Amino acid sequence: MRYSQIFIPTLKEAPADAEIASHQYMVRAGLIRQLASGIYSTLPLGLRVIRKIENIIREEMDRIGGQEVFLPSIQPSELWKESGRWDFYGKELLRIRDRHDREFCYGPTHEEVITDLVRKEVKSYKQLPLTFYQIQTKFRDEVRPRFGIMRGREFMMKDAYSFHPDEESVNKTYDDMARAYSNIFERCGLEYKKVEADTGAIGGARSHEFHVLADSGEDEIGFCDICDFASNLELAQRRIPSETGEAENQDAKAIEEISTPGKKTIEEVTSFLSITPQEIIKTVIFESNAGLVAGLCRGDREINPIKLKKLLDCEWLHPADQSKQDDSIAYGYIGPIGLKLPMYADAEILQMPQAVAGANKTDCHLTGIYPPRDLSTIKTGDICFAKANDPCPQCDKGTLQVKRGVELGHIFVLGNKYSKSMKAHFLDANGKEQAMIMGCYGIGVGRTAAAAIEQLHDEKGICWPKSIAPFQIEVIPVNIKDEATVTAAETLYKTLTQNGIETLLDDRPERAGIKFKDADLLGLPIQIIIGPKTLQEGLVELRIRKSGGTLSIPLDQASEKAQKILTEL
RNA sequence: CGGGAUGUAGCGCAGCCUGGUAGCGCACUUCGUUCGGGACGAAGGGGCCGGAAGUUCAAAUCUUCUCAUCCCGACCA
Repeated sequence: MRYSQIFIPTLKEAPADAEIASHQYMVRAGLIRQLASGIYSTLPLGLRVIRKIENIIREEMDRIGGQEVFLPSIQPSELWKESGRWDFYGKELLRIRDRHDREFCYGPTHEEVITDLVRKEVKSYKQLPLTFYQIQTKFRDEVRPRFGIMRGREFMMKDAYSFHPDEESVNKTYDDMARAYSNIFERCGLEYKKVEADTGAIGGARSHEFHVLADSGEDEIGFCDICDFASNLELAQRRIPSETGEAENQDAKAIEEISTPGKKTIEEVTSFLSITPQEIIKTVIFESNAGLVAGLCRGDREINPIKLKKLLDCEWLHPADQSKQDDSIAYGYIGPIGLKLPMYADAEILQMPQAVAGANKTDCHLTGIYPPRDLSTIKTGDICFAKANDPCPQCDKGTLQVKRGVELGHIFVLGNKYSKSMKAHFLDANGKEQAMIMGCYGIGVGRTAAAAIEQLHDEKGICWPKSIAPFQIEVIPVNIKDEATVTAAETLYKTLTQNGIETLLDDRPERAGIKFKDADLLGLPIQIIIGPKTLQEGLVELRIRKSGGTLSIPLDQASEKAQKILTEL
């Protein structure tokens, strides 16, 4: 492709509303342009990257027996009412009406549509299992779109759905899918992590996310520095302290009330009493469908509502709104002794040899609490977030590292949630009617491109991995007024193109500096620079974008050499 | 949905406090010189200052409302 024939509007300066590197470079390198909040146009160069990723995904999906389909993005409300999600999904679901005033939505996901398709066509176990996938635009009316294409409202997604007669079958496809995902991200040249994930409201049995580690990521990933344990921090298990026994304290003192006027926060109390947060029991009030409850943990910990909810086994739970609660709760001075609420404690507190806690009385705290003695009746469990340097919950030796990650893929075993509510039934070998078992699997395609930039860039621009680079090689004639330069560049361009190398020839009548800056910004893996000076000696310059390394090679070997280096990249 | 900020030429910004009819850099057009890391000179083109209402002789500037965009948080199959 000639630069003069492809629209690549590069920008010298980053737009003011782009915060993170990938967003800035996607705009600056002319890959995308914004239309509205969270809605972007993809330009020719950007589309080439998207297509590359799509094709890798297609190959890997096809390899595990996935069949590509293309489902409607506009979906009738009836299906969503049937699955129960018309009400449940909330404002994220963009609802629209047609001229007959019939309700539709713009699909944020396609469980309903695919389940409807399969239930109509599949009646027998002999037709199962089935795996369908599609690559298509989704719309989710996010409250707060951000980071450009990273978290858009309209976005390109590969979604796949599988249907099975039994657990064994779904688990096999799930494992295949997990391997396919690893292959995909590997082939995209990304450093990724497969992590345990929350099944969320979907409530399936198994779920993993695929994350690319990047500081701008929105999730926190905890992983062991020794074994292969990796988990989204929102659910990462901890090594439960109670397993290692309760704290012993022969000299346990009696509980004593002390005056702590105005000292409400952990910070204020620790500095006032000259103690550490590890010596404080923090008490947090939550509101749930079972009423108000209190969660207890060590002062340096944060309670994880998801874990607490599981321990309570309740429907919903969230931190109580302090402003609207009654005066019987002394906020800032809450503690487990004498609190008239159901209490749940993190098991770690039983390891505290002595503790300070609120006295449930304004301006007072209690000291000398010995949890194994004073709080033994409280139900305990793992209700806190794991954090960096916690012992690994899987192996004996490792400690937890925490890094931020961008979620590129998510796979679920769905079970029969949709097949049941939407009556996707089949007859098994015994002639018995059963609900199909389902799995669903997603990859954010545009987000993968953004994450690649996030992971592979420098101060000059993008450094594409060759597999998803819009072109592999950029040929740069330094001065197009020099006939020999142009001839050499044209010849090399033709040779490379004929050999199937996607090559961009910068044939613009621009000065060398501009071409170099743009080339670095676009980030094609290899640049071949042709100029009059070196050409006199029959040489051209080959530059590897990522390392910045250059080497002089004879013009007549340039094509061959470049192809060789490309395969080694 | 709560908090914060910003809307002035394609992009980045100044002007606003202290009202007097819009400016800088880059980009763009033409000509000349230059030509291996975002050249130089000269001459140009482009903006109802996000929108509406109000105050005023006069509004980019003051007031009110509204819309949009971004950031932080809550939320997130």
